[in-house]
Amino acid sequence: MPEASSCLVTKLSHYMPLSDLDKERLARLEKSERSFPAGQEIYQGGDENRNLYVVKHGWAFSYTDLPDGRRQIVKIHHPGDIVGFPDVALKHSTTTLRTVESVCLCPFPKSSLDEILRKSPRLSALLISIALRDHVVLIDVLRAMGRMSAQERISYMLLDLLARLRITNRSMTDTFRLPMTQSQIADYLGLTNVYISKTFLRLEREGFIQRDHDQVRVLKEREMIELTDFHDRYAEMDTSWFPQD
Amino acid sequence: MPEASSCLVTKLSHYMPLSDLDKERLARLEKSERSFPAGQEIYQGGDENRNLYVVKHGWAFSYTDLPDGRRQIVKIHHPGDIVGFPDVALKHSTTTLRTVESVCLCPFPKSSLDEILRKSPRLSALLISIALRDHVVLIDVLRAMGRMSAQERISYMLLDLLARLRITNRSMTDTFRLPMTQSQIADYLGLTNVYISKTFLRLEREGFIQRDHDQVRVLKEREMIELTDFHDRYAEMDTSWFPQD
DNA sequence: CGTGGTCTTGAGTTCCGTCAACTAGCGTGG
DNA sequence: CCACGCTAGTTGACGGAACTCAAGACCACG
Repeated sequence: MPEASSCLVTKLSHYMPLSDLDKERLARLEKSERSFPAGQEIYQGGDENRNLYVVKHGWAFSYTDLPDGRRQIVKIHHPGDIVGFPDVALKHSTTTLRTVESVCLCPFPKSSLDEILRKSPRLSALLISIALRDHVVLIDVLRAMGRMSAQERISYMLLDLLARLRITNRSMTDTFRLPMTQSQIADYLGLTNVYISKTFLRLEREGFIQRDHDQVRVLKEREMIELTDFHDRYAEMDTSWFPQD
Repeated sequence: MPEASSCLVTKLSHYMPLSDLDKERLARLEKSERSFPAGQEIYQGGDENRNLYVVKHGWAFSYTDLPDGRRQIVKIHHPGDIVGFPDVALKHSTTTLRTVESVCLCPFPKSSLDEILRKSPRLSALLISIALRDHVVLIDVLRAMGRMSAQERISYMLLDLLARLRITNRSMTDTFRLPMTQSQIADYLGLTNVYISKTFLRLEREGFIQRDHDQVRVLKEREMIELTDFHDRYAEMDTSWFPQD
């Protein structure tokens, strides 16, 4: 019983037209699904690396802790994302996966990926491109962490979320839901919850954003792009080199 | 006129035995070579993304600048590394490549990579694994930048370099050559040259390291591994899923 | 023997962290 | 329905790690 369209198919279709066969292969990844409540850990760093996951709905994130408890969130996962790709080359997971809110995930074994890699060169090229794109995005995050102030980092994060969410929701303009707590945002940006709070208030006071509960509205997108030298890595990719199946 | 063994072949052989055909394919990547003096830019961020490069000898690094000049070095390249992999999914380069010292590079077109991807599944799996491994390493760097003190960051960097250099130089113990300036190290670790200097002196004073010109000796590797919760991502990879050609 | 780049040193500053108290919202249960 | 407890967010005082600026030392090299 295939749904009208999965988030994964929507997201991938944004970059290239998918054949029915491709869609069928992707649907197989979403065959089984499981729901989890908010704040649940799905797997832990060091666990044997069995499954990957497609996010069906809800937000989640991957993080690592230092032994003394300092935490770094390394990736925020949205519906349509594939979770765990960077770890497939390793025997054990390097990060812990945790839900932000109520989440539905589709686990699938590594071997399903193998099958796609062997049988569908064009779809493989797309999946690899997305993994590489995520690598480039991580480089952008690294730049933000290494060289940007708190205000710039938050601005960068909001712009990045906007760009990502626009891929699956074309009608979205300047407002979106940010279900993460300020402590989680702090762990993502390498700051503290207290300083996140103060910087959000400052951004609001200076007219960059508005907030209402978990809704965020970006008012000065242009200025914030300028401020952070932001580049949208999501809108387009180079598919010109993709093989024809 | 193939050399006895290239760095690239040495590095890849560490993870799986290479067939003569594989070695021949890799040798093709190193067919043409060019030398560059220290401090030279090879390509710039935004340039059209034509070639990849194999590093033959010498160190180089990739970086991005903010418009006001703040710099973040995102990857240090050693002999045997392939430079530019994360960018293949994009039309334009996202980073600038610069030599640390006198360097010899082998440029090769994207299309050579295509050929390997199409014709050699096993070698493809290895190259993809290395790209994913580099992604995991970047996550480690992100954690260091987000959550570690200057002392911990430098320790992490030294351990990472040790682990990487040991792959190609099995006889290496605790001493290696670090040709980067302290300003470059600062741009890599998200600090300033002044603070790098002070922190290096402190590490020396506290008996963690010794320095002599550009030679660094790591004296308390065990403690530094503990301090930074360091994981060697280079020593082994999961090759169990690789296809047999 | 000058010259330019790298490293070191010190004084003063700042951004962000720590700690702790307080407020607001929300679900639970008596 | 209100007391309660819990979590998230805000606020303020204070502290400290890392930055800035500037001067000086130490090379390597022409």
